[in-house]
Amino acid sequence: MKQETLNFFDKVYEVARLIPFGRVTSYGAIAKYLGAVRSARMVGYAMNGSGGKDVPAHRVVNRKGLLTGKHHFDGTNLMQQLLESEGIQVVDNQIQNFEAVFWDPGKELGNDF
DNA sequence: CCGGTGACTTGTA
DNA sequence: GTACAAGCCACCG
Repeated sequence: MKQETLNFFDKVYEVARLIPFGRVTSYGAIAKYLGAVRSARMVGYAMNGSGGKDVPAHRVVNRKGLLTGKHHFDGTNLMQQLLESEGIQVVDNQIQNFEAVFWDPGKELGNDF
């Protein structure tokens, strides 16, 4: 059985869905949780297919807390608006107090804890 | 089939 | 502290 790639994408969607309200995470954190820290790019690419799903891609940003993926959203400030709607302060595509809103699946979920 | 690209991260200088 | 390079793997033409 191949379909490992679909599994990877599916995993990314599941973790993204597990992100609590008012929290954000990074691609690397998800990748690490999946055991593919080197494939953080694929996580972002997976988000590309998150369209039409219940995956809050706006809660996923890069390690700098920068909304690198906002360009892939329909609007120009849609991603920022969504984050601000959750109580997250965003200025110039940069999440403020990023450490406070950061959510690490490998730590919070503690899959291998 | 092959080359280029990309919503990233880490390490070295 | 910033800047550049390498690694990763799926999708597109």
